[in-house]
Parts: sequence; structure tokens; C-alpha cells
Amino acid sequence: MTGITRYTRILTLFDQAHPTWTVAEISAALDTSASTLYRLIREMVAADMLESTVESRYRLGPLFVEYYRRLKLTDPLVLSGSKFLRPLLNQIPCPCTTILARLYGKTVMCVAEERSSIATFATSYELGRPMPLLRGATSKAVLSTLPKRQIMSLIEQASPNAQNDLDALYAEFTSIRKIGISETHGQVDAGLVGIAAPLRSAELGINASLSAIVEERKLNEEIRPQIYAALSSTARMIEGFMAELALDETKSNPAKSS
Amino acid sequence: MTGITRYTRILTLFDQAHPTWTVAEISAALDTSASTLYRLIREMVAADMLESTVESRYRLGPLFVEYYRRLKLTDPLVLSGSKFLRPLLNQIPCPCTTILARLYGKTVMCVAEERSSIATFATSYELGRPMPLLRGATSKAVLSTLPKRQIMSLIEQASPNAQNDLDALYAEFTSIRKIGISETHGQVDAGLVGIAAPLRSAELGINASLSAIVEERKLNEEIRPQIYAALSSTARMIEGFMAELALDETKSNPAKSS
DNA sequence: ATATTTTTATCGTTTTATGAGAAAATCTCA
DNA sequence: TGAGATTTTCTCATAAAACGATAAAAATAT
Repeated sequence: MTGITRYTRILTLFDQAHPTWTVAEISAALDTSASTLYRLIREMVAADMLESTVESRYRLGPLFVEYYRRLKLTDPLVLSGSKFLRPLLNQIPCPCTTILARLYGKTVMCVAEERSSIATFATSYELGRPMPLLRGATSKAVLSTLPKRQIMSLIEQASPNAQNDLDALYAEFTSIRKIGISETHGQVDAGLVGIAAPLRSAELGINASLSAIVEERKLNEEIRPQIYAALSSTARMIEGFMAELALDETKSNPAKSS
Repeated sequence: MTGITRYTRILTLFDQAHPTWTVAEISAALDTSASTLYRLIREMVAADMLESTVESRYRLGPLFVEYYRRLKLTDPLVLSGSKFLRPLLNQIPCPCTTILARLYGKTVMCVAEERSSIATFATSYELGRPMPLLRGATSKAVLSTLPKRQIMSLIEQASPNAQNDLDALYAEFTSIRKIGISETHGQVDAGLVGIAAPLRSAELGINASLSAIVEERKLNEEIRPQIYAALSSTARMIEGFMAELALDETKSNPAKSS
């Protein structure tokens, strides 16, 4: 094992199903000697990525809370977009969750969300949870922002069976990009509808989406156009802010403010 | 440079004041060759800790959002405490922010918070922001949960001048522990009052606090006892939940659920 | 199209990581 | 309290990886 993966493969073990690990368990899972792991874990504890708990077990450490904040304060998508999620909610006249999501490897991940107080339902697009690329308006809108080559490759990897229908599948994303809206019903959560607008900043290399999740039974021909309009106009504003940030970057570059 | 610090000292550069860095800037800041940094950064980008942006600059990557979620789903303090922050808010009859904070190295950090919708003020105890140990009720309540030796050492490090008053300063923490409440006025933010209850789980090694931040001008002799009571009883419940989690841990240990 | 900048690759040298085993520290439980 | 068990750290020889100077390639700017 080499480089940063020595640490990251330890980190990936810690999830909801396995909140704590002993060195012996890690040693078995990763096929690495205990003496090496004790050293690595000691380093990670010192860095606050892990911390020790009862029964000689280890759990995730608080460093991630600090860096989540740093990201919120520095990431151009979160900076530009999250301030619009609450106003967007107020433009939508039914229980709703608004979501800012982005490409995350071969998944899509929500990076900011707001929920109207009257919303009782739960959506699977939780903050920080990797979600499939090809299901749900939120994901499809993200995918639609990518170059054709990349979309094709991702479709192929996600469903290696449908080699022939590739072009047919791709057509959907062309359409989303053209219309500026994707709407899907129950593809992620039964009874819920996702409506999403693609979000892009070519300059910053950002491929994302802005979406509203509502209950299928609350959606009607009066509300739908309001949601479409609210998403589209908000998305345009967010892209405007991102463009501004990109400009700031460029301008401040020679100054090297440090 | 050695071990995990090769990576963490790069990460620590990225904050609100410096959201993006070029390799040349990092090279100057860390006195490390560009060729080494290009290799390290490539690894960190592959791990989603960093990502590249315009003008050959790099910014923090989305991994931290994912691990923030993992922490929320696995950390015993957050798991036990965050569900009480909203109910606690409802027991307090004035604009208020409720906070779960914990020891974080030589600082105190908020790991969960709720804000009443009517609250207009901002508190410095933002989620994920390291705060001084010796100022504010939130911090003092955390400190009060530590063993005497550790408190003394931390006081000494924080204010190396007051060698003589150590015992006097320590008395405050004894008192907080005895009474179960700390209240401070304007020590962190002018015009705001912090009221905090210590939170402890010896079994899990957790030293934390539960606090309510309110406006000084809204606080009176009718409200204060209500806040004290709400904090104390909620703190006891959270400690109960943590104790339960500790027990689960112990029980599930031989089973090694994997 | 050319010049400049950024990024990757190569490679000899230096440094660090690895893992087995010993030692120390901590925990368990009578 | 103390013997036994477990967990963690330490030591050290060997193997492996990191470092950084330089060259090559790729990407950007002019």
C-alpha cells in the first residue's frame, strides 16, 4: 500500500453500519499487520481523523466537521447556491425540499439542502450521501451538464448491459440540457417527484444541479409551471454568482493575496 | 516531512481567507519542491480531498461533505444529542440558538446546532469552527468535564502569564461542575449570553456541552430558570442516550457484526 | 503557430514504511 | 492488590516508497 490510500482505505471502513473498529478487525479487513495499523491509526488520531473510544475501538474524529465548514466557506457552488435554497422554497407553494447537488466521482452528492417546515417526507438525497447517477431528476440534471463523451462513458459503466441503447439513453440528456429542466417520478423515492435544473460553470469546472423534491400527490398543473420557473430563474442567478467568483479568482491571481 | 502530516499540512492552508492555492504558492508556503507537491496533490485530488479549478489553482474537495455525513451517522455525541436541540429550542421562550459542542484539541467546536426561526442574531459558535477554551459558557462547560490535571494544563497553555491565579481560575470549573450550569455574558459575542450544561460520557471518553445562546436584553428572571431547567434535564437525557450507546458497543463487541 | 506555463514522467539517492517480535502499558477480574 | 490477558508502543533489519532535479509532455496563452 502506498501514498494517501494507506489512510483513506482505513477511513472508508467507517460508516453507519460499522461505526467503530478495533485494530484486529481492521487488520483482518485490510490484510495489514497490526503493528503497521497501530502506527497509521496513531497518526490519524493525532490528525483528528479518528479517535479512540471504549473497548479498544476507534471511531471517526471531529476533523471532518471542521473541514465541512471550511468547504462551505470556500466552495464556489455552495457559496453561490446555498443562499438561494430558502428563497426558492418560498416560491414553491407545497411541502418541498430544495437541493444543491454535484458530480462526485461516479455518483451525485447533495452538498446543501433546505427543507420547508411543513415537509414531512424524507428524501434519499441527504447531504453528503453519494447517489446513483442515472436515477432521479437531481442526478440526471447533473449528468446533462457533462460533455457527451463523459456522459456516454458514465452510462456505459453504470449499465454495461445496454450497449445498443446508448444513443437512446443519451437523447434524454440532450433534451434536459435543451429544455433546462428534468422531472422524474418515483425513481428514487416512491411517491416523490424530483424537478431539477442543470447548474454549470465551465470556468470553474462545476457540474451540478438545483432541484426541488415534492410529493407527487401535491403536484398539479398550477404548481408545476411555478416550480419550473422558480428553478430556472434561480439556477441562472446561481450561475451568475459562480461566474463572478471565477472572475474574482482570475483577477486576484496576480495579486496572490497571501 | 513524514506520515499523514505531508497531507494535512497542505489541507490546513485552505480556509476562508485562502480558498484556492496554486502549486507554486503551496511550494513557497511549505518549502517543498513542486515535483513532490504535484504528486501529493494528484493523490489528494484522486481521493476527493482537493479538486482543481481555474488558473491552475486547487480548492477543497467534496470528500469532506461525505465524511461529515458519516460522522453524523456514527458519532455518539451527535447521534445522542442533535435530536434534542429542536425540542430544547421550543422550551425556551425567546430567540435562541442551541448548540452541541465538544473538546477539539485545545479548542472547543460546535458539532450540531439549531436556530429558532425568530432568531436574528449570529453567534460565533458556528458548526465546525474551533473556538477558545476559556471564554464563553459553551467552552467553560466543556472544560469543566475534564479531569483537574487536564484543566490546569489547558489553562496554563492558554494563559501562560497567570501562573499564580491557576487555583482561582480552576475554582470556576469546580463550581460549574457542581451546579451543572455555566452562564457568561458577552465573553464571545457582545450582547449575547451563553448558558451551558456540561455533557459527559466517561465510558465513551466524551467531553462536551449543551448550550443555549440568547440575547442579553431578552433574558430576565422569569426566563432564566426555565432555560436552566431545560438545559439540565435535556443534558441528563443526552447522557442517558450516550450511556446506552456505550452499552450497545460493549454488547455488540463479541458479535463483531461485520 | 509559437512561446509560456503547468503537469507528468524518469531516476538515482535518501528517507520512510513495514512487520515480526519484544517490551511496556492498560485493562480484567478474582 | 496482583496475576493474567489484552492492547499499544517500541526496536530494528529489510524492503519499499518518497524526494527532488531534470526532462518530456500537455495545456494555455499570445
